[in-house]
Amino acid sequence: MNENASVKNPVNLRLPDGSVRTFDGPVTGTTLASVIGPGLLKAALAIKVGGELWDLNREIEADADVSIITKRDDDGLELMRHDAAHIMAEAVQELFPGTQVTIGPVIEDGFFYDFARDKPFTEEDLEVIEKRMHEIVKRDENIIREVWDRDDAVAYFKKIGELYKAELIEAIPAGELVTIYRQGEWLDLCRGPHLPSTGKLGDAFKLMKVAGAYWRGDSKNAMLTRIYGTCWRDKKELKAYLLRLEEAAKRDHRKLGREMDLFHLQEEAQGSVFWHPQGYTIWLALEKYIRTRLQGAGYREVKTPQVLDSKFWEQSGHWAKFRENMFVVPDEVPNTEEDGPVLSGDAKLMALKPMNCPAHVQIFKQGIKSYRDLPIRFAEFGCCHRNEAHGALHGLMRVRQMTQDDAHIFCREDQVTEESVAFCALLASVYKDLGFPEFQVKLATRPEMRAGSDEVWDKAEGALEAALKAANLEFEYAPGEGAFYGPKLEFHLSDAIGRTWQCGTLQTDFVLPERLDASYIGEDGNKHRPVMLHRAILGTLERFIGIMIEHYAGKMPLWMAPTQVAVAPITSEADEYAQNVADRLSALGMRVNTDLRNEKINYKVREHSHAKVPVILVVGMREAEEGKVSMRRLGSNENKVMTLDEAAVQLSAEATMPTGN
RNA sequence: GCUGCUGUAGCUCAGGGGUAGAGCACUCCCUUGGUAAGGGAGAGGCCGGGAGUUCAAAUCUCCCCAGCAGCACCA
Repeated sequence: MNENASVKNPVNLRLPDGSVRTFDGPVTGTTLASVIGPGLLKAALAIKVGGELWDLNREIEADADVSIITKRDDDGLELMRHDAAHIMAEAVQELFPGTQVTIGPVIEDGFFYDFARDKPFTEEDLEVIEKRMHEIVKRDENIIREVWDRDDAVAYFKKIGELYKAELIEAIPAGELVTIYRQGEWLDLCRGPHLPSTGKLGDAFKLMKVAGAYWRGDSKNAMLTRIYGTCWRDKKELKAYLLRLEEAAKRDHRKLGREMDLFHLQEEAQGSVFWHPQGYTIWLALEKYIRTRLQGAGYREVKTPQVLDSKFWEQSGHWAKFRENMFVVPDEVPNTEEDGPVLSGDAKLMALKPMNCPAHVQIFKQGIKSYRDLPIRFAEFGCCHRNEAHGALHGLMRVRQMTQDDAHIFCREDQVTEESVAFCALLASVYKDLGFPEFQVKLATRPEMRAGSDEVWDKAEGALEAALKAANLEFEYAPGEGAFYGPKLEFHLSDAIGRTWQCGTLQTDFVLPERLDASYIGEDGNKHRPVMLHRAILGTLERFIGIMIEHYAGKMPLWMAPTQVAVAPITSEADEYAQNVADRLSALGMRVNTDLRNEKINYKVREHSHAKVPVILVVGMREAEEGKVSMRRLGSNENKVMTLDEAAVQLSAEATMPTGN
């Protein structure tokens, strides 16, 4: 051995407070923590070395800026969640030998782990697994990092029957080293880092649910069984989280839709909404609003056929790619005889439109368009049908019959950026009006299966990115997630429990105008292809209303509320006056409901509050004699007595639809 | 479509091999009451659908359907 190897260089570690600790050789985070104090040693989970998270027991050999990570740090909590996943895997393999492990990442609020097992886990198994996890925490097994040769690791995991793990390691380039973490008898391939021992996890975790998930996210692969868990710093945080989930469930639009009598769904028309008067009132208010905004932005509204010949969809490319999700209609008079099949099977096929673009192109193609006419913006509240997979349906969020606030902008190539910027601004303004100043933006780029040349895609993606930058919107890329005819911007909003849903979209398309042969006459007298921008702000009225119901927890802004005001007399002697109050407000265009039932005022207030009516006007003989009303706002228990005139002015002003200012 | 779970009155749910239960809602009566449940009476269900086991099925078994959670998909 080289003599010099034993000569140690001093290591200087600088702490966040600027102080420096010097050691006469390589040192671990554990040692550092113990030098600083026993309290910190106990709390320490990992160490950050030059911005990188390391295991506490890994030796630091060179000078570095360091900080000890405890569960107070977000990094610490993330480590705990990661370890919770490992500990769950250890528990599962102890309890259910023969189960293979795959991957187990940290997610928002928790973690999951995907297992391969002949018999999927059930909810009942969760209790047992969770109990075993607590035992593993109690055992306080040391978690040890080991560096293995990649090929050795593959061989090892194959030998013990962990074929998925072996496959994962095989994806790592040959000759590279891999890290293995060992806790007790159990070990797993992992990049790390990890807690120093299982005991550091604590007890603030809970297994939440089991679900299926495809290996590597591909439905052609085997289905694994995934167990989701949540993990927090302490019991108090865990409890708060569970409470938060409970509260969020109360805002579920499906529940509120029933409670507020807005809409319903039923088996005979799965995925298609029955809008009730109250719900359709919200719809009409929203539609009116968006129509006004579109008119102000130079759009012209059109209406196109519901059923179109399949040759259209063949031309557009949708038939090839989406036929299995289209409702096909044979163009045939059904057999009315008692016997024989109803349909012959050889009729010409038509289809309910799954989107509006080809129809809008047909309108564009009528007559000859000049470059001077562009841009042309056709808007349609287009009712579309898509035969979505059963498992995809979800209340108003994912339906089979949907109405898009769709529009197509036909423009010259040099107008694409300007139009895109204008669209982004319009969308941001609409979202703000509707109560969503914040939203997520994604730029979805070319998918594997696509139409059009790479050159065209370069142009299309470039235009969208330029628009985002010009509109000063932050965004992230969604590689490979574009439509088959072009890249798209996706504007996402979240529901009550944090699931995100795409609402608005902007798609540049150089392909469909070509396929459907749309052209305009340019300045040079020659035919040119217009660029088509597909765009929707709300996406579908169904989904957007669903999101709004959850966002507002049913307490819609006054201008959208199905019933804006309930007038409730205290005694039947005030009925006539109550009716006068209601008539006065109705004349101002407000949606008013009088409650003349033989019930106590407490009862009426309670009921209208539950129905989320924004304003209750209580009138008794006192008010009737003085021409006043007692106004009670939803969510407040204050009552303001004012004259009917004051109330009328105040409420009708407040019920005015926003206009983007 | 895939995996798991669920399906009993309008709603929320209990029950569980022997003729179906509660609360709220609904109808009627009493009550005219001042800001989140006044009192009484009544009506309401082939226990998601179909097949099977059994003397007997809402209950057990199988097959469908739908819903829920997640995955896959999302023009």
